[in-house]
Amino acid sequence: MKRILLADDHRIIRLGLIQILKDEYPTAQIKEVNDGEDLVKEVMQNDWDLVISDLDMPGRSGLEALEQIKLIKPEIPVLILSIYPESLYAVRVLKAGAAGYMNKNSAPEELIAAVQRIGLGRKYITPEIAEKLVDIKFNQEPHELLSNREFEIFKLLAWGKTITQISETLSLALTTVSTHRSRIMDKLQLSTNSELTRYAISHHIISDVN
Amino acid sequence: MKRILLADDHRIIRLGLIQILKDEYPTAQIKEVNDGEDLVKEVMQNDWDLVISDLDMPGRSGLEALEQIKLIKPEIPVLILSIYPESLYAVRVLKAGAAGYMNKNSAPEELIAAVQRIGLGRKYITPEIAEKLVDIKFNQEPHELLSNREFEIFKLLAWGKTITQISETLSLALTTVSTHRSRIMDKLQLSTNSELTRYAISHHIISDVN
DNA sequence: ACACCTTGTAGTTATTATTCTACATTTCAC
DNA sequence: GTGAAATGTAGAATAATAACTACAAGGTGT
Repeated sequence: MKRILLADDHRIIRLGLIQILKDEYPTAQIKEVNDGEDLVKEVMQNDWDLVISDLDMPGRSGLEALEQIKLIKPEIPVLILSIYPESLYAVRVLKAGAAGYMNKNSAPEELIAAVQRIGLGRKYITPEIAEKLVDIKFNQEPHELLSNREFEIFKLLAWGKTITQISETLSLALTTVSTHRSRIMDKLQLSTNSELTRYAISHHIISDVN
Repeated sequence: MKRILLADDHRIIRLGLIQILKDEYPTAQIKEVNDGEDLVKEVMQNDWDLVISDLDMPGRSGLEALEQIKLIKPEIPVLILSIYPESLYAVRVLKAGAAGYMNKNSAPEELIAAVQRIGLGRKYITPEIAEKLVDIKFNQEPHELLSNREFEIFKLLAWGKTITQISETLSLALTTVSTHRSRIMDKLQLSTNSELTRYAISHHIISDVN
């Protein structure tokens, strides 16, 4: 494991990651980027053995970047880090081609274990995720029926973004965003944005504070 | 600045913080705890010159821990770190006695600057927060400024009712309801119904479940 | 008592969002 | 492997909402 590419918009977290990785792999070449845009660019331009990326980044999100990477260089293993619990994202992320999903409060040893395993071309699945994968078919929550795009828009709506703002953020026609919203409302059996926000808060998808 | 106490449930972030602090203060004594419970315990048992704490921690949150610390040893300066933007939280945190509020994607230099200043017994306020502080009245919650009519409409909006539904329920022109809504948004410094809903839930004005 | 601010109410106009429709692409079930 | 359903996208027409403006009534401070 020689060349590792780190993507996270929080410098403090990047420093922590570098610390952990350098400890284990003193000779590794590590490069940091701070958003999804630069991540994809870097992957296109240079060769990397492993990508470790955050999920929430300004501009292109980690999930989008992951999808891009899988298109360009599907052989590069990508480990996704996030502050969110495994239950919320892991399945989605693994489905999109990530080699692993890890919560940011994992122990450094666990990170190293994941890097190790992923470096061998395998997937790293925590017990929590494994469990989730098992009962996913059974009692799934309505919001798990949302597609990635829908879920993305769902969160922005829950957060209080307007259709117009979302269409700008995602560079879509506002009617497109509106259509997605309709389908979200249908699937979750809701009708107003406020109801959607309550749903998101009560399901711990967003927090009730800023 | 000799004895620094760090509280964050993400080990990776703690490592990053230690890296930054050790760089600037090689001789500092730094201790880490990983939740609010331990933070309060540690503050009670030993003497610290500065506390740096995350907001989101399992069990007792950073905000609760902060309030506890201010009761026990009000002279210890506390710097709050969070992944959330400096908007609504900063004010609450400062009101609770924090010496500063910082976003986790701040540059390390900014963190050091904050530590420096706070170590001198001063407060560290970013320009964004300063602006926020100007237009907020500290002595009462914003929603207490609402008139009865406004509060009535506020609750209906938070609950997810549309302007049209409200105007029918209250037998008012919908422009009237819309005007009330504008004034509510003004007073609470909000802009969308979803934000209003989050406000209402976080202030326990409505519940997040049906 | 007298300006001044807040509140409750709406009309007109401007902005924003929804609906309905459509179509290409992807995914899924069998 | 193929047909059906879901998904991502958006234009045109329509509906809902917000902004701006206005004004009367009720407080409030001095």
